[in-house]
Amino acid sequence: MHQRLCSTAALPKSKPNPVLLSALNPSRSFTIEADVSPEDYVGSNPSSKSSPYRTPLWNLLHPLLKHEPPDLSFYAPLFQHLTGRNFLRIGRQVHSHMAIRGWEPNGFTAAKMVAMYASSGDLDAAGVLFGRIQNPSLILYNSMIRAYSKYGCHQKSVELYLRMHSSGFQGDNFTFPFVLRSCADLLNLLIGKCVHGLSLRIGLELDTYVGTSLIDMYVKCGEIGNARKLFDIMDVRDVSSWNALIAGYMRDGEIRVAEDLFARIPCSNIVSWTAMISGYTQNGLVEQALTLFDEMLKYDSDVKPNWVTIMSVLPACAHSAALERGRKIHDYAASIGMDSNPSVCTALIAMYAKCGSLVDARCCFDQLLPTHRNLVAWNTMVTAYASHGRGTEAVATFEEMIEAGVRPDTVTFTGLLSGCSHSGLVEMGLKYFNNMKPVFSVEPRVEHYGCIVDLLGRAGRFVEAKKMIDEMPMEAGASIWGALLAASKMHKNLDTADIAARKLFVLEPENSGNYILLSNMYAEAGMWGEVDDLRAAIQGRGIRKNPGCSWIEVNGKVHLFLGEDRSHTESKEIYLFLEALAERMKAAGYVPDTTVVLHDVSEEEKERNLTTHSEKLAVAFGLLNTNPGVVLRITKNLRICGDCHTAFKFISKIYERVMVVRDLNRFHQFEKGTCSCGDYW
DNA sequence: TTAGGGTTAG
Repeated sequence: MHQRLCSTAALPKSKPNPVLLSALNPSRSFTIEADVSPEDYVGSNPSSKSSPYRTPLWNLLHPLLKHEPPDLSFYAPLFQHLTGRNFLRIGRQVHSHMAIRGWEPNGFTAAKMVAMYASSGDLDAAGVLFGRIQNPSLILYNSMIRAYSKYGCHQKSVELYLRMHSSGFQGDNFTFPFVLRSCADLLNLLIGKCVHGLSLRIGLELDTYVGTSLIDMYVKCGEIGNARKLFDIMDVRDVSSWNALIAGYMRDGEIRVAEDLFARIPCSNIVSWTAMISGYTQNGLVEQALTLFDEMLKYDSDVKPNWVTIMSVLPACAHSAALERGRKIHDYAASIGMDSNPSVCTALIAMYAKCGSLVDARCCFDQLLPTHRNLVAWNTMVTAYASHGRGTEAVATFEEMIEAGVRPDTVTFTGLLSGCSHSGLVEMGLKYFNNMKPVFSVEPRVEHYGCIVDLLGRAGRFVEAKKMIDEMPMEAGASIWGALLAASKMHKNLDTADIAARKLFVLEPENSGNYILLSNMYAEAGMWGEVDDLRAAIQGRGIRKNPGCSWIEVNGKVHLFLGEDRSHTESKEIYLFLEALAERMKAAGYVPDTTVVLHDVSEEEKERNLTTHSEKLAVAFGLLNTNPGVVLRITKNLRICGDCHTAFKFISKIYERVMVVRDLNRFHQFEKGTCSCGDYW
């Protein structure tokens, strides 16, 4: 609320200070208005019910209210009380009040002003004022370094630390944690080690805060060994020290060590649990993440999930496409009032999109207040549409975002361009790509070139795609050649496929998918000699085939199927069902596409091979175990095969079912005999 | 003062 405290228009005017006003651009308003509630400066007196209690801030503002002419000494304690974002507006106005009367802050007042602006995140104002101070104290350096570190200006934080050091200050137990956090973010191991050396020299290496910050710095710079050494010699360890190390082991894939530490931690807190959950999620250990989350809810203690925990567990549902689990976590978040948190909301959008429910994703996006729709939220929504092949909606969302005044970044364009690519919006995609730098000041990166190669390749414009690869300013990596290979497969362009695949065999020799893709193309062309050569190469290099698998969630339980899998308890029913299904589909006009089969075997054998693809087993299980009308959501770890794609279109028509298939690259929604990708994939 | 974090192409 706006509370009018005083109209300075009634006060005698003195000459404004144009330097400060122009440098800092504080509000020129003569009226002090605060965004704070009255309780912030007039509270309730605990000992008296009748008279309002004067808080320290109220007492400090009193001269302004009474129009008493203040002198310079009046301002310093006031600035000291106006720390934090809530008071930024009123702080600026008090600054204005002072400047307009021509008061030059002395060193003490200036220091308080720097601290005020720094604490509220107005780093420009803090920086300008700081620069005007002749000999900043260590405390003032700490305030500035902390502000730069806290608000993400890590380079400036480190630079200021170096300046402080060269002016003769060694730093203290407050300096080091801030600067180390910045070193960690910048992955600047060199400065980080210098800080370590310095802290060691002045006996602060094993200080709880400094030690923990050092552990974190080493962890983030990839030196887990050094982090462990420090942890082991620390006499007094904070729960944060344990948490930093746990996160480090999780980051390095040393899951077992992290689990061991987690089991031994004397007093774990919510951060410890969240570090474990997010560690599991980031390592693809979805079941462990969800199990630990459930265990935490049952755990009878003060450890309760907070917004970071919710945000960390949701990607586990997204990863495994466990829609019902995700919905339950959404319900839980809502029950504790956390679903309105913008970051949680963004994680929910991503979860629903990745679990195949674009409707729910959009619903969460719409529930976000317009002022809470930040860059990441917009990016998530654009990407959601893109991955579902809804290019037109991705473009519309992008335009809405621009309209809302949010500046796009590199991720936005990755989503937007891939959306255009999947929907065949070739000219639109090229237009946005060409506008990236001149209109939006975003430098195209390799992933954007990848999208454009994909876009041109899918459209069959191979000459332009190849030209783009030749002319791009960076070396073409596996993603670029991978896009070209996939497009070559789609258009049966064996010459280009050969070029792309040979590059990939060098760039990622272990990736079995490239060999198989080229091999399939040879098989399709009946070039069995080349197929044999490739098979020999795969065997000779000891490359292991990535087995295709599909899974489906039925009644909250995930059922996984490999190709030719007979391990499921309902296998017998599934195979019988598939046999009957093949006949029904054939009667409806389905012709098995045996060209996708690698082996040089009889047609009958090829057909049988097709019938047992993992996605067909999953869909059969789904049809057998759900009621009519239920949407079947299937996920596959590789790209859906061409024959299954055709078969699913028939199944959607015969059984009047909607089926959403998430494959390695995108979503396919099968409905009434067609697929949302328009067979353009 | 330190620790856990949502969006990224083929």
